[in-house]
Amino acid sequence: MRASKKMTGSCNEQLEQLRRGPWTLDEDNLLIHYITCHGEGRWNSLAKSSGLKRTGKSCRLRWLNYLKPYVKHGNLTPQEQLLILELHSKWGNRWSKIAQNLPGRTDNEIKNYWRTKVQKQARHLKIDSNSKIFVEALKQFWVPRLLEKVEHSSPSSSSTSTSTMEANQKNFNPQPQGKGTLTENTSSNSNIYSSNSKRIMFPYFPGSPLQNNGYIVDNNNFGVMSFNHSNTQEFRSSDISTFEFQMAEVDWTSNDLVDDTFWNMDELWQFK
DNA sequence: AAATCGTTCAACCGCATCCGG
DNA sequence: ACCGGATGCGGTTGAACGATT
Repeated sequence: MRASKKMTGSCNEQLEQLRRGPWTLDEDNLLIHYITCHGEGRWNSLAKSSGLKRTGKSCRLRWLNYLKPYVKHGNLTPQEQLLILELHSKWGNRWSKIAQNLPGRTDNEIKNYWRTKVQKQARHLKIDSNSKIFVEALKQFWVPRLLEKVEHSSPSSSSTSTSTMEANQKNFNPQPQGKGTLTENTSSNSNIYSSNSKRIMFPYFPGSPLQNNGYIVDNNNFGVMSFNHSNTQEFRSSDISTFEFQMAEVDWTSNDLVDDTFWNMDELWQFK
């Protein structure tokens, strides 16, 4: 393994006893039992005292990313994905900071999501995931689609904008379809949280209609609580309005629509 | 059925920062 | 102020697994 190659002499002997790689059930149980009795922290001494043949770092990582109570496993919800996009726009690759705003999710999981899902799209398009054009693509397609998923999964969605979704399903329109789902943001506070609800902002997209809009989601599980139709605005294409985006073979029944569908943006190239 | 390829994600590494002595 | 150990963070790796050939 990588570490042992670098080790020599007695240090090597000592560390060769250390286990690496995937954790076994017994190791997990041992770690859980030890932390239950003694608490977490002081990872190096914990690693020695517990009898685990692991480094303190390894114990810490296993606990924080997997074993700790309330750590969520499984796919990120559309609400969580939206939050990641928004927070990444503000903070960049500050995975830990982003994770602090997604209860139960770890920095590692969010980082993996970004690399495997978001950057995958960028790679497919052969553009830099940090480039303006990719950010615009996110704005034009990903966010509206996530919003639709949020809306679709909402208990209150049936009476809000079903017609919009049906229109999309029958005849995809390259212009984003988030019509009627946003409430005007009147807050200038950069904190996305309010006392009784979360209003998620989209500073991600300068000049976009999303910039000064937010939507309200449930505090506990990110479920959409309400939409305000009295002050809705249609999405408008902004500075890339001349682009004729087209989705490639969209399967509207797929649960993984947003995750796995690539965008066909060949026509972007003539503007690059 | 076997080989190859692509994707995912748990785990590791190096470096930065924090903190107590 | 300095030092050394502990902890946190972000980038990277590689085993496992599913999809494709």
